[in-house]
Amino acid sequence: MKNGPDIAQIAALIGDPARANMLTALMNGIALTATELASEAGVTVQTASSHLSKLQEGGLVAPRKQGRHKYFSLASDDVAKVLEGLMGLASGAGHLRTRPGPKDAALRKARVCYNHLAGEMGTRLFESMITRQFLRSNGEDIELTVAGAGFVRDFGIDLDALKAQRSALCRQCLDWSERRSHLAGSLGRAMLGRIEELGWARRDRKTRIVVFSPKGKLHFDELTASWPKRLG
Amino acid sequence: MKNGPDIAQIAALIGDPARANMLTALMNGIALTATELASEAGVTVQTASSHLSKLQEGGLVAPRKQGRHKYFSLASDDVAKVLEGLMGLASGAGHLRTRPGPKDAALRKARVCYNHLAGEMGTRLFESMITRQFLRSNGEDIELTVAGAGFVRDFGIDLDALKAQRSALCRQCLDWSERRSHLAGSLGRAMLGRIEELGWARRDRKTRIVVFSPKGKLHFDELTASWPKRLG
DNA sequence: TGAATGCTTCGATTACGATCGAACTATGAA
DNA sequence: TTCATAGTTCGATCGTAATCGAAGCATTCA
Repeated sequence: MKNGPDIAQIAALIGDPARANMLTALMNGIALTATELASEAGVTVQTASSHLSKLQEGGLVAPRKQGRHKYFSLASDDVAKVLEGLMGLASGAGHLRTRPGPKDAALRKARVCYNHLAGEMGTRLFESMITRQFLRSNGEDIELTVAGAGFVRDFGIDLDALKAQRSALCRQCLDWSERRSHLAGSLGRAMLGRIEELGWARRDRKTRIVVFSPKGKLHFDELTASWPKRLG
Repeated sequence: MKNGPDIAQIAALIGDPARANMLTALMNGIALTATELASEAGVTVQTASSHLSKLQEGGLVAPRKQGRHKYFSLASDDVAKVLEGLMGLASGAGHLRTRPGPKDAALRKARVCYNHLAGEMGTRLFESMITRQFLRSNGEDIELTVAGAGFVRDFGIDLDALKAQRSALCRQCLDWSERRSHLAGSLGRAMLGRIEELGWARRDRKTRIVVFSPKGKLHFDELTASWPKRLG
């Protein structure tokens, strides 16, 4: 008699105003932190935390821990599709919200993320290394290819020393402002260190901004070009 | 700050277990009465009535009053699509339920609905008249075409007398067992009267069953054939 | 190490809504 | 008319879940 399909559970999950606000905030595909989502929903972080764990439990959002931050995004396209449909039923009042980001343009350009390069230039480096097959990504894990090892060594990094460490070599890190991945892990730290060592850039300890010199910027552009000189 | 999209309201509507059961019961496209939906949801009729008015208010279901019955169906395909999506998110556990109907096979075959023909034969007559463009349906209203007027007069009905009455000539009636429309209104009543008059069938006042004679059945089949003899 | 930040857990409060009994209306049947 | 059935409205009860303050972890930064 009571062979209930659990559609009610999922719908009830979406049915709370706070959670619905969070989900709609995630509809543009950008990952948001728990605190940001709390502000989107207009509730305290405690309440938001409770909601987010329920949404996660229900398979509607997927978390991605990033140091002391926790980024949430919609779990799948199917979730987005259902939300879109619900918006349609709610008579097409599909509001979109403001998207946050660092206030300072310099921070957005290049900054230190813990100890590696982040911001626009950080994601550019990462994506360049993916495009040129120096890094291979399978799901969440990242591994350095043979070609990538050569690239890193050519850049002047002691890869063997890094590998000897117990911490992970490569890790992807969800970028704060770009909302895309950049390179973290011990290799990411080493890359930034080498960039400083070469005098391409210096980091402002106070503001976390990474300031590239004009010459360093040129070198970096060349380093991250999709087709480096020797090939083109 | 609080520009809430009303997706939460809709989702909360679906999010109640009782209402979700009702909606899933309606997913097969068959209209159900309030009492049937109450039993589907496992609640009393009072509770069901409250739920149904909310669902109607939210635009998820559409009612259709039929004498002392009130049939509900999903308001649109969009609603069904969203429900389908939610079922998908709820890990594909899309249970379907039993569909009710009159217990007696004879009742299902042909019966009196107030004073016109209902059941399988009633819907067949109606659909035949639609197919042959004797009736034209615009939304809820039904009108008799010129060709239809000829068909009705040929059948031996005094159409002018019917038109003189103040009650509606043509009306569609949601069939109890077939869950599709059949012809009601004064024309529907006249059609059944003529069928009895011709000796094709007689109505059992006790059980509401309409019993066709073998010869009457043949005549009726011919009457409702998509391509009557003179055309084929 | 200690200070600051991001997030979680716990506990108590509070408010909303689902539920049903009882009474009422409407339609159909006898 | 009277009875039966379908559905609605009202009122009271009761549970559950959303909310936030306070305290507790975890992580980063100096």
